[in-house]
Amino acid sequence: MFALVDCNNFYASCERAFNPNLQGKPVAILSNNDGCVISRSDEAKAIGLPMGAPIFKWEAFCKTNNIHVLSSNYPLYGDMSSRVMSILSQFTPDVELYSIDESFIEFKNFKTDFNYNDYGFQIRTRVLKWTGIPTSVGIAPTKALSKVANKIARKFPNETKGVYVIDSEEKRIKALKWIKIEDVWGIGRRLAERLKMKGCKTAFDFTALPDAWVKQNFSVIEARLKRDLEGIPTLQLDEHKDRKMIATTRSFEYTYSDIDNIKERISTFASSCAEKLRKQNSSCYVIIVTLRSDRHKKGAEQHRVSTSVNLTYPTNSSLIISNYAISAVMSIFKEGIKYKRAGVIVTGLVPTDNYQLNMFHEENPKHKPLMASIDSLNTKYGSNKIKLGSQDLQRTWKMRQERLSPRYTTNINDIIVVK
DNA sequence: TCTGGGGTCCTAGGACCC
DNA sequence: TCTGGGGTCCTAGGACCC
Repeated sequence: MFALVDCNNFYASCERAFNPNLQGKPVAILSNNDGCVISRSDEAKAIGLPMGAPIFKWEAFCKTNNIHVLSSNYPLYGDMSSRVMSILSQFTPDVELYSIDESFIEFKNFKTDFNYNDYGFQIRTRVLKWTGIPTSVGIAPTKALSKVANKIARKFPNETKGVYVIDSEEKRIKALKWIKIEDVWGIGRRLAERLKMKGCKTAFDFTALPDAWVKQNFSVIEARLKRDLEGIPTLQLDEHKDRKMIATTRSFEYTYSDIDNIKERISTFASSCAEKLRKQNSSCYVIIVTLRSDRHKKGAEQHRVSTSVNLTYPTNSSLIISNYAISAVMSIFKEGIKYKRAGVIVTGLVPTDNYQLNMFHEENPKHKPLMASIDSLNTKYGSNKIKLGSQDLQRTWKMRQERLSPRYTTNINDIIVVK
């Protein structure tokens, strides 16, 4: 059996865990730069604040409805996420961290008459008690079905108390007939549209389609999904997750038309990618740099480019990645464009301690100990204490974060005091 | 003024090999 | 009329997820 444990309204719930004033009240969390709404409490949803709403258009609405609007506080959410995940691993060793707020867990070799419903409640109760985060738990014989079960648990809190188990053929059929095709995990807008034209309205209709037809008209992904929904375990638990690609991309607070500011941003994004690489003990063979004008600015000349650099040896050195990224961005930069967004992506990742050596090229051996020193200094004294010369040393670039909550769990000065 | 950021997987088609 | 058969690798683009 598999379970999907999903944190309800995760970012909003994290804020509530440390600020009880927000309990029972409508709460909304904004994206980077205080751009648009990316998480809402149930109350905010009920009032009608939509997902993705640009806040500058909804400011008045939030004010009239007393919605508490907060900037996103990723250090807090990341930390809370790992707390939740470590609790889950107490229930079974087989945990797949699926996203910041969701995990699949597998119950291998559990007795056939095991009481999963009861176990689900234990999970839910412990997570809530130890972190303050409410969760929904869906349990079923396959991953795709556990997703469906999870939706049921979430949708009917009074009946399910947050836990739903699909453990019989009757329940499976009933669940599949209940869930709309567009709400099925793996069926997005495009596929839902095509399926509806075929008269497919629910997951049950989807499973009734012939295998061959599905494979031919869609792809193996949908064919696998279909089997999983039929109750035949096809999608496997994926516990080990080294990233295959790492990205740092940001919108700027203003637009920039000069290469100097953009070079600085690229250098910083490149260093951030390099840091993330070192954290997962990977090195990259490919660096991609992207640049983009403000897509919302009608009338302004638009420019959207990217270019990639292939390296002859893999690296995770900030110096090397930054240098290549800077010359790459200089080659695509166009004079006269107002740029609003840039990014660095590293891919072609290999384990740092195990890759094909090259007879003619290798990284300067001094970089490895240098990076290790930089990382340990930044860990000890706060990130960004040590930067590259090509980064901005005076002014620290800031996102707009006007409604940021304290770093309750990751900054010693922000720990709450109980009086 | 103001509209996020980070991922995965698959397919088709081109270019190449013998 | 009629022109083999079997591969690999790479890239761009599309679809999906949170």
